[in-house]
Amino acid sequence: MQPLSPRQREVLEYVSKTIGEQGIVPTVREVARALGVRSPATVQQHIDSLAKKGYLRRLPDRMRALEILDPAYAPTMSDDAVALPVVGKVSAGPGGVAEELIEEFLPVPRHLGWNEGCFILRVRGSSMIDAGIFDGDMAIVRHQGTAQPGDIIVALLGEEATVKRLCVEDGAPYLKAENAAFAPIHDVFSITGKVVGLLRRYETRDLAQGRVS
Amino acid sequence: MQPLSPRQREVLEYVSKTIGEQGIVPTVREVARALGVRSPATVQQHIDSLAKKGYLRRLPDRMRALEILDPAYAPTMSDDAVALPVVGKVSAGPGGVAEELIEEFLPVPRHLGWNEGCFILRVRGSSMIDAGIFDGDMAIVRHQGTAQPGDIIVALLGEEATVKRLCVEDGAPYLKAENAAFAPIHDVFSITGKVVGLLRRYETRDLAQGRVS
DNA sequence: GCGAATATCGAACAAACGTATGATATCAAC
DNA sequence: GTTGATATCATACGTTTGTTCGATATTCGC
Repeated sequence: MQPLSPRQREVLEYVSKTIGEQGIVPTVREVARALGVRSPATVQQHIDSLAKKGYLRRLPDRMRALEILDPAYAPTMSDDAVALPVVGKVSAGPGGVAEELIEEFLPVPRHLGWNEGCFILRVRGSSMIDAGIFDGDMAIVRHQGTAQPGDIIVALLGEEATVKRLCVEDGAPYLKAENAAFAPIHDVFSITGKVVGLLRRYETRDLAQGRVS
Repeated sequence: MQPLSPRQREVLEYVSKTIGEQGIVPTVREVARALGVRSPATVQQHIDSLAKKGYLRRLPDRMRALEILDPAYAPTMSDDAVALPVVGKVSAGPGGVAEELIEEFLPVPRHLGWNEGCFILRVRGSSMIDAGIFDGDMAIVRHQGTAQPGDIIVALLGEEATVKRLCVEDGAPYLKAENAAFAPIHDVFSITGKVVGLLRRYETRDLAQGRVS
């Protein structure tokens, strides 16, 4: 995806925000007013650029007819939902989660405390089964560098990210698995985020046989 | 909420569908064309009725400016999300879940198999902790009257709904809790639905003290 | 220094659109 | 049998809105 100029991003974000808050696509004049611009042609040109770069689509001969194509900017209906990126791996980069690793976006209820600062991590392994987190579950993680003892966190051990419970012994933090078969980890780690939610999907076999009513 | 005439419901559903699919509010003429009506005034009058009954709101002097107020008809952004009702209790009514018991609507990803035929049930008790379902979790339930042995289901025992695993012994179905402290239930029951997903929220205390980096 | 991309302006046109008017027909309730 | 809600029509007005045109200024790489 081609990069956006700051002004183009402002336009795209305003369009997305308006759709999310009001459910209505803004007109070029509304965008112009919001950005402190006096000519509709200015916004028109920005929208042209955004369309050429593939961020949105224009449905011709119709008013308020813009469709945002980039899922990263796709608005959520009302204030109820946020689209959170599902990452397969968490990178050690300083700015947080690398965008290239994003597999898809999933909408989740925002007012459960799950907002733009969160991402979804697919949990691998059974080290947390006693905490009710199974292999394949999707953890909703708030991105933060610190946490409190007792929190379930995403910790970065070298290159690898794991979900564990944060504990403290004699002032020294360590990671505890919620599974008797796993030993506590006293290695050096850094905190990527805190687990604030969980999404689980039960397999949907659709066999008609052996049904019980 | 005042009842809708069939035609009024058609208008409301078309508006909702268009917003969900295209992200754009339809014009009165578009609605008219879709319903096979030749005058914009006809649709205009239906929208007036819908607004008077409180199902939607009109933002004056703006085009394509309708806002759907009734959450039952509120569209979901794109095909990604469905708003599922959260029910506190499951009633024994024949038609399914009674609407008066709906507490709120939560958006969930549709392409995980969670669609309009599902609802969300707040799980009470710890009878399923070994299956990773804790007290306070929200089970996503597909409404269906039958299930397969091994499925986790919502069963109706008299007036009360419980989440248990469906088992069969010598051709006779019974309910099994996933917790050693609970005994199997051999009473008569009916199946309300199958648990196809889980939503959990971890408490979000925001104490600055005792933080570990 | 010179295109190319970015960013802006004011003015103007045609199409799309919300809204109003006035009229007709059906159906249920009182 | 009249009243009210529902459902429809055709036409028309005024405004909102997308879009185009011509023009200017800035920044950046070459």
